[in-house]
Amino acid sequence: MTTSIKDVALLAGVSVATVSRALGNGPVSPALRAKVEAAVAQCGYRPNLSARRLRSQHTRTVGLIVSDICNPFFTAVGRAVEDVAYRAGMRVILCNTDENPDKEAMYLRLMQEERVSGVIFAATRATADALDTTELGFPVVMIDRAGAAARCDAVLLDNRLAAAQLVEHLLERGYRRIGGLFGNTSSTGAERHAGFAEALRRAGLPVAARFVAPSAAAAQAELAAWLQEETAPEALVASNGLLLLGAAKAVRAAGVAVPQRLALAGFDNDSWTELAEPGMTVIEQPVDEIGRVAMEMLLERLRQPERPPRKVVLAGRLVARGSSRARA
Amino acid sequence: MTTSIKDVALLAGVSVATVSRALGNGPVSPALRAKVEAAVAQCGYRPNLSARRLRSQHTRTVGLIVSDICNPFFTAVGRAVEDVAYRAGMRVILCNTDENPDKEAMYLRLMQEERVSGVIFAATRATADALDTTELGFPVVMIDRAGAAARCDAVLLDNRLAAAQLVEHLLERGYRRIGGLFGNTSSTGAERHAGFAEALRRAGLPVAARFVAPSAAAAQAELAAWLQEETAPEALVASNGLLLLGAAKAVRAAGVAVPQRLALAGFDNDSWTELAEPGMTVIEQPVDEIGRVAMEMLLERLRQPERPPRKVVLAGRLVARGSSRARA
DNA sequence: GTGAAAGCGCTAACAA
DNA sequence: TTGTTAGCGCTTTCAC
Repeated sequence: MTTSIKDVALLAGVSVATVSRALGNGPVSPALRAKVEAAVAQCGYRPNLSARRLRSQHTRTVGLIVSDICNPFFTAVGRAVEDVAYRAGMRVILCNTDENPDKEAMYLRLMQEERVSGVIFAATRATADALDTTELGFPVVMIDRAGAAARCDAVLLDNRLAAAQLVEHLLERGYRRIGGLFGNTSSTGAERHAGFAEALRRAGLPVAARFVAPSAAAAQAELAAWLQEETAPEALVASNGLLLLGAAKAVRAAGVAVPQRLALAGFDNDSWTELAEPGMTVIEQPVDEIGRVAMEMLLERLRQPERPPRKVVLAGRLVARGSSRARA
Repeated sequence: MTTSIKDVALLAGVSVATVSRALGNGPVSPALRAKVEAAVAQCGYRPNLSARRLRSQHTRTVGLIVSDICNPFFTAVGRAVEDVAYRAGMRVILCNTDENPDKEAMYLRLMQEERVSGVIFAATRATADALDTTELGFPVVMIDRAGAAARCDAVLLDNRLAAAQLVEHLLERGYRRIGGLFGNTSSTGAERHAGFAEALRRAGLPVAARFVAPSAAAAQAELAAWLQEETAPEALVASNGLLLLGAAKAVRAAGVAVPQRLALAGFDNDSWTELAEPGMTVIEQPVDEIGRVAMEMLLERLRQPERPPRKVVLAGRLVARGSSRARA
């Protein structure tokens, strides 16, 4: 039995309504407010958020649903989201789906049960395409990946452009047989593949792409096998930080010289990419901005529910390092 | 206005009590249970968790309070915690303190307001020493760091031993002027420093240790300066993954040869440590086990509130790599 | 096995 | 400005 607002009221000699108002920012005379504060301090009162949320019908809580909390991209985005949310007096619930559509559905249901104010969602391709966000009962801002038909707010990277940039960079440096490794669950992977393929076609070059599960281990295994084949590429684009990590591990394990026998380039300027030898050429995503803008868009939407949906497309930045050094 | 248990009851032609029982696992006849399920499906009913928690007086929620969600150590621990929690039908709220005692206090208060069942907490040294966990109203399991006087459950690494192991490894490989970089906010840093110092003293060697803010940037700056001094060490121990990362960056920026001019060793087998050139020698922590055991201990404590507090001390594993190759 | 009714702790009308 | 009162949606006695 913890102390409730009633105990505080009794102790302060006022009504519960006055306590409630003093704790929120209702109109209360300074004298009573002081009394209430003293009583609160004396009995160590803590408001019950469940009761408050139930009664007030708003939770001041947003959900952040991502596919992999161990991916530095998402942790960085998460921090930015939390930052903005916190400043706006909102709490954030972090949910991890492992790129599993069942878990996504489960968490979406949970968010409904929590009666969250809104959700920021990095969905798998399957869910992004199928999801009807209007049925959920709360606004959704998609990040990183957006469904083809998604009629909701989103903040995205210009993935096609970024992937094309990577290819053009490799072409400039003299590489021709360029392969690609893409995640098979996200629309991000699909879009990056599209940009990759376009750029190669423009150059009149063949498109050699492979799709793998979005983990370093899967990428490592795939590339290890690929390197054994006759079609092994002389440069490789990996469609996210985890895949690039896997590729780097495969290359290291096979003793392949980078970039002499295989040049490497990918996405996400994770800290290891700078430290690896040679350093990895990557597209850096504006992670902070993605998180910040997503949360701000959600706040906007909460304020104006009828505003037309908006997509914000951010550009990546090419960071050229030794792994794509010009060909001798 | 969302649909409530009343609507379901009306639609199913039963009382709200029956709906509640059917949704939980109370005793309900199969016939009525089927009716209820049909009604739930028909009107898309979702129970309101705030109401449920308020009424039932238990939240099935635990808080996980860590100092830095971007640190791979904590994300890995977090996943393990969530895994066990989820299997036990519990939710976890993740809180990020930035090693800031004010934020820690704030989140602790928030956990009280949420009426969480319990908390898993990686506290700063200041908080770990001062905190009276009996006053909180919920059980706490400390991880990674435990207060000197903390009379509560904890799961820890044997930090002194691990740090000493690192020192002995470096001694064996022929290094003598061994420096150390330790975090200045965590008891972990302090314990690792103790083990480090002991091992050096046993060997009759001087102890050169520096304490820095627990970020890669701080470590990088500190080591960059240190390398300029006459007292620059010939081998360096960094007390966690972030500090080691900073050290590696400083070394890279200064063009210092590893391990010829400076050998490197540290904590946390983060993925980059394997990929860096040379690979980093580290103490690998059993991250999964730390998270799993912590959550299991919390569950135990919830079942038996009066059980005497227990500390579980886990051992680290030395992973030797090129950064501490034997001296020529 | 089922329903009626009480009430968890709080906020928001409405009166005063 | 302050107090009284009525619920928010649910679970849990307590009767039947």
